[in-house]
Amino acid sequence: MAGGTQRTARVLKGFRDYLPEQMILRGRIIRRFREVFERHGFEPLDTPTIEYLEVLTGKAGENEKLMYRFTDHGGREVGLRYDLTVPLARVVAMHQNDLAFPFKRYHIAPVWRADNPQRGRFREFWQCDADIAGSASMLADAEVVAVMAEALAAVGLPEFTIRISHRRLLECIGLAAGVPAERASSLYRAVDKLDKIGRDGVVREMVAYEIPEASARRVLDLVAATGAPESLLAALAYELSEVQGSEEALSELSELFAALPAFGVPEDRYLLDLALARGLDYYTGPVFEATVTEPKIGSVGGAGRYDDLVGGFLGRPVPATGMSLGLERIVEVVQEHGLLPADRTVAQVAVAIFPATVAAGARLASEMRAAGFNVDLSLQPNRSVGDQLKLAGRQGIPAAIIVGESEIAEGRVSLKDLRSGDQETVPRDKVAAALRRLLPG
RNA sequence: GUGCCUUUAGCUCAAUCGGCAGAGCGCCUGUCUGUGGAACAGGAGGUUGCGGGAUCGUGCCCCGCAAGGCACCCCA
Repeated sequence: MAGGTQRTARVLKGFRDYLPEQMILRGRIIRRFREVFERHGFEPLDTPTIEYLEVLTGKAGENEKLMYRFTDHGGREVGLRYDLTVPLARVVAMHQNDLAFPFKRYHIAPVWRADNPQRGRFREFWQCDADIAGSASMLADAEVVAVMAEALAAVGLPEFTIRISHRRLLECIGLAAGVPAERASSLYRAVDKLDKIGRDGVVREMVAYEIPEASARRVLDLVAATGAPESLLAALAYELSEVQGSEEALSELSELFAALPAFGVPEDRYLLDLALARGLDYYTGPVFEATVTEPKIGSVGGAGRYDDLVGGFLGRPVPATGMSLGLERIVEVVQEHGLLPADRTVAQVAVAIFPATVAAGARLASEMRAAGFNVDLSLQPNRSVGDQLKLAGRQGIPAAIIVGESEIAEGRVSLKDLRSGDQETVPRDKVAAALRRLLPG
């Protein structure tokens, strides 16, 4: 240190550095998600990380307390985006004349929440969203579910379930059971914990929110039923026949479930689960959540229809639906099960050189790069070849080329497989072909 | 924002009742000026998370802070 007080190197709670091995894995996952999104015709989008606070607030409900907010240098009240859905609504409202509707976009980017960290939960984390704005059709919701299932399958998740519910249907169930409409959000929150705290726990929680116990039990009877979606919905149609709006919610779900098979979503990947409510206040219709059981990190993705969000900016309603995958949680699952290769380096071949072969080695490295390989040319010709190979092996580089004087003299180089230790000498003009044989993929 | 647990070498951990901070692995050097991983020999590496207090004396006791984890809240 050149004078002065030494600073402490540290990062904020819930924020992390991503070292190369981590970045390589994250990049692989993101690439696969992007491929699925684009295969479905979703267009890329990015937005500022900071927005006017007014843009961000008002629709996240209680979650606003987790929002990073501050006053910028110009005295503006601003916040770090809390999700990618609200910025999308803002974009749709601002750029409606530049977009063709239904507008399908994907957005892979970091968001910030001042939550308490634990496994798979950070203050800065990445969401991978795919949304459709400008379509009220259940076909849009079906495609969102299909994209979600395909994306999770694309990174090899062995077991996941997409639970499907409906916000307004849940509200109707509440009304039928005698839960006042203004208690709806308490109802959502309590019911959502069914699998966690059990029936009695949910009843206790609802009673605590001034919902009559009899109503609470009635809600649970209707919500906890399991079985084929068609028969469950039919049963509910009977129970809710008096409740205004239930017919529409029920028919939306029927349409959705009817469409899913045609969209190629495997039957064992989704189920109707009316106990699913989801916390975000802006959902207005079908809601989805993807969960895994190992490791125990709960949901890896959430989704739903939010028909009023764009209207909050535009004054006229624009229906929209979409889904969001949590990159960090999916990374946890991928690592836990070893679903994708965990390479420590992007380099495919190391070039070891001697003081007398620096130029020849550099030239060969250039040629190999032009041939499409990721090449790590040694910068230490004075170190022994042993050291150079050792370093390459430790970095996890699978192959090495040794450019020595004797080989060069006869127009050859040595090619070594650093994993097996096998080595051969190959003519200079055959190196690329030999490398291609050696390297995986 | 709340409660509980944890924090000792790069990593995993040990250290009796409060009494000289250690091991394994890893790392570096050498055996070895052109072939890594092995073996052998040697070596470096510590403000015991940070700050304060009590004590003749603390890694160990007390207080505060920070970070990580678990649970709550909420959520990806």
